[in-house]
Amino acid sequence: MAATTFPEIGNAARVFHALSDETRLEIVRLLSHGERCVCELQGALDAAQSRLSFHLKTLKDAGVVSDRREGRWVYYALNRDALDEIAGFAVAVKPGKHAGSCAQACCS
Amino acid sequence: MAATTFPEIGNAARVFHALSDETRLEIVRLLSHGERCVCELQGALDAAQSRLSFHLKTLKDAGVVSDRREGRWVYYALNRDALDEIAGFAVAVKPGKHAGSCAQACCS
DNA sequence: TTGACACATCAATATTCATTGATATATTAC
DNA sequence: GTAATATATCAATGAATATTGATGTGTCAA
Repeated sequence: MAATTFPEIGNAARVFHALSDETRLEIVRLLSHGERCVCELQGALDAAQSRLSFHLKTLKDAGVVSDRREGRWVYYALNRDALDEIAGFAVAVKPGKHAGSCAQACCS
Repeated sequence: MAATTFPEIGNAARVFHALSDETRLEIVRLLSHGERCVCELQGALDAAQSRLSFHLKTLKDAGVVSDRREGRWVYYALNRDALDEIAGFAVAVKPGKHAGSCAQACCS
């Protein structure tokens, strides 16, 4: 069964996984106000530096954020595409979207 | 650490976690066409019954699906509220939403 | 060039999660 | 009643993940 109409499931799973942790959601929330460097996030979240770095890497690998070095600092920002993918998923899956057109008998 | 303005972060994390697995996303995709009983999903996904049951429980605990018994069968269906929460999150977090109003100096 | 700062990475540990196979429960048919 | 079907739950195992503390790397300033 091909998943043609769907945003690639593997990628969606990766994005959702990145958002499945409270620390990372807090990071996303902070970044929704604009880009931030790691030390700012560190102050706001009261989290150990290596811990934060780990979560930022997770978010970055999933494409949820991007980073940009400026001198000594690295600034992280939300990636609009990933957020669009999430919203698109929610819409594609909304019940009623296909309603009527594809009822299926149960297996016995 | 107060997360006042956001859709409760803990709940969002739970929903995202439920969607962070490919098997569960396939289930969601199938349910987007309408409610299905477990055995139907089993056939479509070629997954062991206990495995499917585990994933369905995960989805249900997160509020992504609801179930309904009918005789011998249990039918699962998508829960619109959870999908709305996801879409709402994507919107609330969209960069530019707060732009300008809340720049912050870096930590040093 | 030395030292301080911002950040990433690594190694070790603990925790959480997914999968499997076995068993339990409920419903229906005979 | 017994047997068969649909589903849930449990126990054991292995894999993936998060956290911590230590160390490495690049950048800047004195």
